Amino acid sequence: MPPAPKINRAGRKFDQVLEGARQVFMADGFESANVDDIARVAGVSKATLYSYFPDKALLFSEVARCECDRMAEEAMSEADLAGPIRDVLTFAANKILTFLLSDFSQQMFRICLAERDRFPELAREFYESGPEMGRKRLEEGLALAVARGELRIDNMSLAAEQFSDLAKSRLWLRAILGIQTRFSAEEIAEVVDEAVETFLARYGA
Amino acid sequence: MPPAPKINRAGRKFDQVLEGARQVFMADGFESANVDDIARVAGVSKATLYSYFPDKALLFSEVARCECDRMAEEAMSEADLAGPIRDVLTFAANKILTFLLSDFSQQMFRICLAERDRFPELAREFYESGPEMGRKRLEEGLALAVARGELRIDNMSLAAEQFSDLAKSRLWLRAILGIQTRFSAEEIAEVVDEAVETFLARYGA
DNA sequence: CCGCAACTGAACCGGACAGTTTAGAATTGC
DNA sequence: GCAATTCTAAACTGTCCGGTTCAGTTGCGG
Repeated sequence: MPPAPKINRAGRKFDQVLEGARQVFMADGFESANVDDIARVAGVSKATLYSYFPDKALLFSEVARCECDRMAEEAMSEADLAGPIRDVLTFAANKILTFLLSDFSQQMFRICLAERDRFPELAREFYESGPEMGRKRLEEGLALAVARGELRIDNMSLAAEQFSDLAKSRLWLRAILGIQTRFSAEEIAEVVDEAVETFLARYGA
Repeated sequence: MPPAPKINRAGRKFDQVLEGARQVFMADGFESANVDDIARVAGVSKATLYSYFPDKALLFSEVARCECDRMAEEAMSEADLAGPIRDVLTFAANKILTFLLSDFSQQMFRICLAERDRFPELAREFYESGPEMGRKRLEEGLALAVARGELRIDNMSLAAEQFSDLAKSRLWLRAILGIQTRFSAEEIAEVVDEAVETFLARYGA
């Protein structure tokens, strides 16, 4: 039978290892992360680490899976869908943009992209827990507004994608490439307002 | 005086080396690329390679710089700015999207992002030769249409960014994450048409 | 207080890889 | 056609790092 290399979760310091790995992997990615560093940060010996996880790759996968779950929770977090559609959209655009500019989101994207070929399922998990989850959530909100007669939308899924893309105009690309690291409230408000304006021009009833 | 490590361009096989390096770096990125591979692909001995370039990093920088220049040419390529604005925009959106989905563009983005910390100036060069150059070019076209009275635009630069972002809705993210690798003409046409529609709803005169 | 399982720390192995060296073969220029 | 320059092939060095080993320590249940 195949050896079925698995994770041994029993042991006092399992969580320490996972947390140390999370810190190091999120900071350095898979390739550049050093197992000795992980053990040191986790406050654990290398031998202990390897008694839990058969190799670096599986440790990374486990960490990445957990972080995708965290992201999914964030993406599904409740938003206020009542009130005039303009306010709801402004709030949503703000939330989307703020999240996309956060360190966590940026690091996740960079890591998933860098390890796309080594861990293809990670890229998919990222896509589904992040952008896809967010889009579905957004579609719900849009559907409500359509039902209330505030919006008119034929292609719901594409409309939702257009909205997120508008919401991150200019800033996201600059952030991910490290061109710009701090963003003023004014810059954000400008992009958000213009996104809402453009979206409503097209889909407002 | 500082050692000033420089590139020695004299020698029969300089171009071979550069071309081999281009192929390998564009396929593997900086970290994963192997200097022995580069020498082999270039059809040159390792010693020869190191007689031209002091180290791997400088060879990479040189290749990356050249590729950014290639990208800038593409971004500045002429487009037909005459005719009704809807046709011009449709053509532009098609061009933007097709380019952003190309292997070349995707690899450049992945590499610049992966090496963002090691080569910060590369990310900036990429941004300026690609997205920024494209935006400026697009702004020229939009300005013409505004002058002709076909569009009404306050915030020109943000409008241009919105247009490119709309043009890559849904597909670019799926492509870069490797979720989807082939795109039908229908998928592309749908995104393009909806991008034009949304843009015109907001900015059409 | 004993025994056992988990953990430690440090040394160690082996493979990968950037960069160097050298002895000699091929090209080129004159 | 000869000498200087350029290039080759392959072995070699030093370093980094994933993973293993092992002799010894710690701490907990009985």
